[in-house]
Amino acid sequence: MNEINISKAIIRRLPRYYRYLEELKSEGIERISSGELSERMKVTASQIRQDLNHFGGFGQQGYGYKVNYLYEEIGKILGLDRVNRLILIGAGNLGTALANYTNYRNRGFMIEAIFDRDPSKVGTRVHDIPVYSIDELEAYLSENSIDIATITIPKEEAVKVAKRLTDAGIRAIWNFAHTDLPVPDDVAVENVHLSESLMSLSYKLKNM
Amino acid sequence: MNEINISKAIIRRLPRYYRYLEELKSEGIERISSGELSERMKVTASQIRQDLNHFGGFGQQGYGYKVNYLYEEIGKILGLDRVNRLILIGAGNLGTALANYTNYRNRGFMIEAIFDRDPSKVGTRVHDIPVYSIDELEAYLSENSIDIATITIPKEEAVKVAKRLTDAGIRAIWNFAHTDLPVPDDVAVENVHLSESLMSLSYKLKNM
DNA sequence: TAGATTGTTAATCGATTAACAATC
DNA sequence: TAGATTGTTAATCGATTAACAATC
Repeated sequence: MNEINISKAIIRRLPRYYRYLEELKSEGIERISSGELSERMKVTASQIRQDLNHFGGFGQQGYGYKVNYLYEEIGKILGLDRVNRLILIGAGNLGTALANYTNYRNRGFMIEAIFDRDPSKVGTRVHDIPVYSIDELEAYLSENSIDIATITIPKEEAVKVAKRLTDAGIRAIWNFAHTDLPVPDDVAVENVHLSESLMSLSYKLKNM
Repeated sequence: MNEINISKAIIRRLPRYYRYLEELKSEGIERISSGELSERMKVTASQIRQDLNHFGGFGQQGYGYKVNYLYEEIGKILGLDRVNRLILIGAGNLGTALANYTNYRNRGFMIEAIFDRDPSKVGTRVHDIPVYSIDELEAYLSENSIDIATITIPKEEAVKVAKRLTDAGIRAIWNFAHTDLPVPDDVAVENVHLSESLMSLSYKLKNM
């Protein structure tokens, strides 16, 4: 039950457990042991039990885990039991693609607004989400309660906007810009560096 | 110089070194010590030296590393010294966004073709890249030398297409579908699970 | 109850950091 | 040469796996 000192490795695995549990649910499976889950996920049963017990005893000896209960509990740990309100900075191709990830809505994520500096985009809607001028950012944030800002603009702009966002009270940034964002310690940043991901793949391919 | 037994952690860091070296280059800095790089990157100097020495001695005692040389060498390690030819499976929003990542071209990546099953898209061009029918996939692959396939279609389709790709000889998959792809051991897969990334961010935000 | 499987401690493994001799 | 910094070995730290007592 003690959530301090949870390693990054465990946090990375939680959403994957969540995904597999969702799959089990959709298959109508109501109960699973760490051993069975281990086979499906290709990780050790030991790791599954160890990981889960950082957050509490969700299973039952001799029985295993109730799929739906465990799914719900991991959802709570991940903060999916409440709506996370998002904004997007950048209405380019990537921003547009993310705006369309409507399935996020099912999982507790809701995209509220998009900001762009291109006057021809301002005032339009992208996948039914309104596009505002980047100049209105601070005003919007002071009037709306936003949890997460997504950045999909070039790196130079990204660093500046990140500063504006954190100054305006944003405490979580989903960063797609090709740079590391210098933010205060109390701000959570999750980087999605696509070109680095592709380079890793290139390395793996070359060394297979 | 010995490239066997390189841990995944190191492979993940290599593109980040590459990115910082590119930045140093663009700033006109010609030489850097592990200590200076360590400060910029917020990792230990020890880790930098340890990581690099898995691939060879790129530095010089008492001097440090030549930025351009190290940049080129890491590029070679990552396989960026040759052109990696890509195809995209799925001409949706995300596929379109990735097609536009033209800067990949600068780094040894070249998107050659897009495949979709929507007849209204087939025959068109997305960011100047031709869109073919998914039915033509095998024929295309037998006639063109492709290194990497990018998957941006729903998970059920993704698993089937991955099978077709690997059967057709593809040895590297950049996977954006919300599932793990069962592929032969000699196939490299790099997953970009966006919803899992977002869930991790939600967790971090909640536990800040 | 007997069997199964968890929760948890202990052992192992691997990755990171520290230290320093080698050397430019 | 003297100073600086690498390359590399050794020490530490943390994460994974194994083992098993607790218990449903």
